[in-house]
Amino acid sequence: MVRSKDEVKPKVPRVVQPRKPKVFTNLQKIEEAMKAYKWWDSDPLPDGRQWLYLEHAGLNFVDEYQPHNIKLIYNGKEVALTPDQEEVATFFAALPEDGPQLGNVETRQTFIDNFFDDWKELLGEGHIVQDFIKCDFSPIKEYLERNKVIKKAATDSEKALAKVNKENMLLIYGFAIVDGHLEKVGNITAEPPGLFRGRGKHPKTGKIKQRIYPSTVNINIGETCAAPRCLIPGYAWEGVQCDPTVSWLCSWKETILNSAKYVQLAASSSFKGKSDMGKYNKAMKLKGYIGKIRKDYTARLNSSDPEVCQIATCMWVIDKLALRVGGEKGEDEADTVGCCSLRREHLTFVPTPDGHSSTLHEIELEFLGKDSMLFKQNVDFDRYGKVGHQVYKNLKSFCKNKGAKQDVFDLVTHTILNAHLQTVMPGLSAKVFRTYNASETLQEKLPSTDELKNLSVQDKLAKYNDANREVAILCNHQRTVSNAIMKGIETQEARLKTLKQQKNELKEMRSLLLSGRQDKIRLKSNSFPNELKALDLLERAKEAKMKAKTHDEKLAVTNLHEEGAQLKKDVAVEKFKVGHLFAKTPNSEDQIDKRIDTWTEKIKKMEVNVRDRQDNKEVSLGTSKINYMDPRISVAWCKRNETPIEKIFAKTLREKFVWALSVPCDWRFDFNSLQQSSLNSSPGQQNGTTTDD
DNA sequence: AAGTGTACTTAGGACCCCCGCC
DNA sequence: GGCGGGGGTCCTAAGTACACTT
Repeated sequence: MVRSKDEVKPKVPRVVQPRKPKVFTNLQKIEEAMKAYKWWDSDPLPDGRQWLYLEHAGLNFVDEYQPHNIKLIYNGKEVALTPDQEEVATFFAALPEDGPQLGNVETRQTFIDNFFDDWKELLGEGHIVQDFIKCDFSPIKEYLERNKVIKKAATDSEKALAKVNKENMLLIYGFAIVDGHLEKVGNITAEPPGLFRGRGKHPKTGKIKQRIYPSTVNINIGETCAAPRCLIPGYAWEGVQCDPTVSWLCSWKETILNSAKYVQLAASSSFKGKSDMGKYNKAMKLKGYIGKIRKDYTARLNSSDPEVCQIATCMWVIDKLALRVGGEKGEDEADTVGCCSLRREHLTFVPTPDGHSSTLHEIELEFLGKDSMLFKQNVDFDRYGKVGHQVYKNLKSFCKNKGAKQDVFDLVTHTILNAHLQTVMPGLSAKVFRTYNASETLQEKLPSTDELKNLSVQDKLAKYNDANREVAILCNHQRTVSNAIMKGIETQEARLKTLKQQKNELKEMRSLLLSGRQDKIRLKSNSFPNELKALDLLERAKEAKMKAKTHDEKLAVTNLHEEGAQLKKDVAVEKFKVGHLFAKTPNSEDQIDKRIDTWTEKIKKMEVNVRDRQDNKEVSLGTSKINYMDPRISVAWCKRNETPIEKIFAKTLREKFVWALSVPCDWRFDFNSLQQSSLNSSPGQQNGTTTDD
């Protein structure tokens, strides 16, 4: 079939193959079918009822522990452990030395003490193991490490099998029937045993979290439904009940704080959707009241009744600084605070440079909030005018003659505050202020259609993220900078430095050329001896992966691949270092200038990149997007500005916010929209929360 | 205390960019 | 010049701890 060069290839019309119909998995079929249900267009349930009919499959339990029989070394000698003891030892061995539990000097000892106390109890009296210091977990660590490496080398078919198993599990447990509709279940597996990873200085961090058995599980199900079968041999449910006023499917006892955990429907379900919609409508309602509320609490800031004055000041703090209410906490919880539980020690009155504090109205607020996240902010009360000065004065007087550990708002608890808020607006509680302020901030900070006129989608998204970031900062949503991110930024900075040096060298090259000493110009050598070696290693790893069946073979595959990948990285670094050099001596100034321009561009781009990453590394945008900003603001903004909503809400968020996706492009977060929506629909549809007055 | 909403960390997947190959 | 693979980075989704409200 050799065709001569000059033979013209005839234009044959392309054969259009009939497209094969897309084959859905059972899981996909169910998910497609579920889209038909638009709960926000359906009739509301009787008051206080979450459901009339509820049927589900209970929950999935993690498999029993499979012992590996790797010995612990104690005081230099091997120690045999029972499966139960070995399991807990393995939990500990799995913790990274530099992780948030063991890598933090503030919490390391508590974690170890709690773990060791619980473990010793399991080991029993008179056991050889008595001293944590003499325990050597390294054989178990090595075993776990080895397993990880083997898992990395899993073949495609092994991965596919795991996926199928997971999907089958979802088909069994993943869906409930609620009032004639399929609904997705949020968490289908009982939490596996492990070591409790309490955040911050949690007094119970490191304690053993026991395995859950059906005997501590309660089932909530419709009156006419059969209870799900308990599939663990020898066990029965603790109880089966029918309580249609609650939304949970199963509950079990958690062994650390002895509280309850629940199986609930997923975020995309009608239960969660209804309450989410109700939450945002309530925040819109607050927007209608906020003028009056602010006027009222401002007037009360001067009250001679100390309780009234404290409540008013609390309201200002919650409204303007977006603090949480701050409930009381128990002895066996981490010491974290919110507004009502702020102590004298969390406030520092910043003195003026000359030592007179009367002219400066600044307070440094520093405390650990929810999840032990640091809140540290200098509040400049001058910014808030006369009201600010009054709040400053109040705070100063509340702190007067108080010890470090005493409450600033000693006359206000979260219960008192919320009771007061109820009287101000029906259904109002402290957390509504955060929702309202977050949503309002987003709406205010999103640029108008005029401002976005000539921008690309990418630039519009950047503007959206800027507004999102302001909300996240307002709510103090943080993330800890992981070692990986830290390292990433450092390498970027190093690369930036290299680029700058290279630009300097290019300039030197030009002067060498101009002064006729071009023979002095350093040239690029194209020999990277390791390059071929790296490619060879990777090629061999690829071949071996196909054949690898035993653990040892898989181990070897991963090692080979990693060796090759590392070598390849090293070569890339070497290449980057000489990226600016010429292969042949340049003979014109122009040639060098061109390259200098390229490098200037590269440097500029990377500087922006590094700065962005530095600025964002500690801010978490997700929490406000998921929980605080009314999704309808984002949807309407996207529609007005021809930005695909997919770029802002990923799949699960679009599912969670289905009820919001159909708002018109001129929708606004304000009191009027609320009245509109209750005019267009029957009362009670907003989950009762906005129509209960 | 019970029940539900909010918050973080982390594993893994999607996406993007670069490079080599055709 | 287009395409595909690989690697790095960013983002998503899952998991579960923590807080608020009633």
